[in-house]
Amino acid sequence: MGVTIADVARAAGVSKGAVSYALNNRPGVSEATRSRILHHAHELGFSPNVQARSLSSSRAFAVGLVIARDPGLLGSDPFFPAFIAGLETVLADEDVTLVLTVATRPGAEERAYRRLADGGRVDGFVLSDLRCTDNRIALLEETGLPVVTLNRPDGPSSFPAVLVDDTAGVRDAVEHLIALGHRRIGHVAGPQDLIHGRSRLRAWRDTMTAHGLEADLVAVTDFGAGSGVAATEELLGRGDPPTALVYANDVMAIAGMSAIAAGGRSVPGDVSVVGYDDAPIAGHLTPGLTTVATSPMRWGELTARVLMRAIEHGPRLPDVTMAPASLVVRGSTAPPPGPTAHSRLTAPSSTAPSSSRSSSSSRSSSSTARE
Amino acid sequence: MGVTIADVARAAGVSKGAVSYALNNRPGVSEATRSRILHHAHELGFSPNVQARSLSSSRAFAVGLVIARDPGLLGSDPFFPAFIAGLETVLADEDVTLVLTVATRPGAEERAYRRLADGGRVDGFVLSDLRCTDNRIALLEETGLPVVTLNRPDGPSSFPAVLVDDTAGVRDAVEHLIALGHRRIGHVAGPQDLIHGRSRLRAWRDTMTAHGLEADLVAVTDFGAGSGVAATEELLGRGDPPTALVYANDVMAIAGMSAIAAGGRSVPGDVSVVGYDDAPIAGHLTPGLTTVATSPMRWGELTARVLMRAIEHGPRLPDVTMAPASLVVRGSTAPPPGPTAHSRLTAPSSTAPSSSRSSSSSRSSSSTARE
DNA sequence: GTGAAAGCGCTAACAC
DNA sequence: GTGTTAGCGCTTTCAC
Repeated sequence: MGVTIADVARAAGVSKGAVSYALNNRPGVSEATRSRILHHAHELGFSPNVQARSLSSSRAFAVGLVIARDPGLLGSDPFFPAFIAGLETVLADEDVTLVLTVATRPGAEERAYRRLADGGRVDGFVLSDLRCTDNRIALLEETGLPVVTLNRPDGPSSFPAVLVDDTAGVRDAVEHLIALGHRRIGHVAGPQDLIHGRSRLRAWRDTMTAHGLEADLVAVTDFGAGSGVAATEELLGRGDPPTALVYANDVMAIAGMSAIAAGGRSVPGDVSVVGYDDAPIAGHLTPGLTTVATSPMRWGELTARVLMRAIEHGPRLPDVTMAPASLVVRGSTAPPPGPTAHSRLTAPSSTAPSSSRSSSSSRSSSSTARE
Repeated sequence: MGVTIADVARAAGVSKGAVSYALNNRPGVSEATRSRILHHAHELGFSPNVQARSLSSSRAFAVGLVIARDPGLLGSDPFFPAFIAGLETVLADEDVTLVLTVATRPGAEERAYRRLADGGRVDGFVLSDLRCTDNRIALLEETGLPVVTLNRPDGPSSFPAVLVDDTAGVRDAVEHLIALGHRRIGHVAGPQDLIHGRSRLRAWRDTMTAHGLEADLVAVTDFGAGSGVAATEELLGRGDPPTALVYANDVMAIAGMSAIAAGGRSVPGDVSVVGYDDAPIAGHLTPGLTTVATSPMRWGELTARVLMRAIEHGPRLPDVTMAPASLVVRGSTAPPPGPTAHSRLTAPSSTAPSSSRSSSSSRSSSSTARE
């Protein structure tokens, strides 16, 4: 606060308008005047007042992100911090600010969107955690503001989406297990009102079915550690229990591994485990957690880039597709125990005992594995 | 955007000024006029344009939070999401927005503070992750904006702080272990340039010393899972190894438990483990992780409340103290193995089993468990 | 108690 | 090309 455009204008001996043009690299001033103005601006330590710019240009120079999740679940999800960091790398360069709302109380989410939109506080939104038949789409379309969605909604949406195919990661995971010789592969699914909870379940089921395996070992959870444990116990307690479990996130997988061990079974000796997220801790457990790695930070970057483009050049943009989520094989997956063990011999040679790692790695040679 | 104060004024047959007074519950209009105005405002779906309010009142109706951390570490820290959710409950009521910046690139942090302050984008800051001799204090004092710090900086600061005594939690943890009979208690410390990394180390050392135990088993880390594992292995590999480890956060404790098990030792049979944070997953592992619970959400609430008060009534406010962090005893702590077992009898009586914990759960029958 | 009017700091349309 | 000027929507001082 303090030095205004008028001060700069006076110092440079020009009008306010000229200063505005100069500062925004816009035609309307000669090169000579421009650099003189810039010099004085710098000299005086001028920094534009966003409120004023906003008011006259009716831009907020801010974008909104509303997160509606239980704080406990949020706290164990490695996604958002990295995603936000990714957004930030782009936004900071554009001098755009991120307005974050964490909505916990009922109704707070919708209020948050309205408040930000109606008050003119943001120029656009990032829409994450898409839900099945998500009513926020209509809500946001009503505001007329540009929006970018994380993955494509299942209903109609006029907003561009930044897509990550999580299907591929889950499919690779299941096929990796099949290649190891597993036949009884369970899935600890996320909430089915979230499209990514649903798509991961579908990917698991489709892959199982495609390989002629029965997709009966599934338990639906809320993504929390507690229900991950409960689901693990429930699935392992069934008649013909799984020899491998694919979890919809790492938190449940980690809690699940612990529950499996507590039940007297070993990972991966008796039960193989695959997570989803590649949380920072995943590689530091023993055994390391085989999991599906997404790139939340790059997702954030790309999302911000698309959103900025939508804000500047109109909201109707094509979808952008990111590299698919990829399987990271670590120690928590191995051939199934005992009787089934021989099947590994018949498995395609490419399915080496894992322990690979590398950045992305490990295509699991899917299709071929059959006995 | 759309309906302005002028529209409301016209509808109600009054001047813009009157509408402004009415909307802000301020003297200057009669009750009758006020309610008529409010009625029309509501009718028209009026929602004030923040930019305009900001410009004329030179308030941003926003507060800033700048987080400078490696996204990987951030992603495994349950603190921020809950803390932010807590902030939000208060801010939303006041119609104040949270501007979040995650600074990853070098220099980005300072730039972020300056950008938000100089541009008039925020009315105040929350300062977290305080560092030893934190230069942000001076930086922010320069801006003249109100600030609330999370815990008291080690250097001079004119800002009010919201205090949580993490010392008490660590002390309780150590005394809980001592009461169980442990003598060789190690500490896997956080970064020593963070005041909370340092204060937890100090609390551990002071408690050890106070009980006449040697505080030699310490390893300093970066709070990451990887270095938690390394520190665990290093400490357990020493000549006279620890029978218990107190970790500066839960992520390291969880990774540490896994490393201990991988090394052929059992938790808590051979080594007891205590974490810090009470991450959502902590209670769902087997054994459950004994840990120190803070209340990040309430911390956020209180911080927001103090900050709002500072913004509205001047920045020089007294510190506010929260309930101290408290120990949550679960299954990961037990008496030390074999030969040392008798030692508990000689332990000072003052070190009661401390299975405190209020609301929830799981006093692990500590004191009684003996063979 | 009420209304008129002067800005807040900037942008952008318009004359020069 | 350059400078002047009228707002953006609201708050707030000042007459009435």
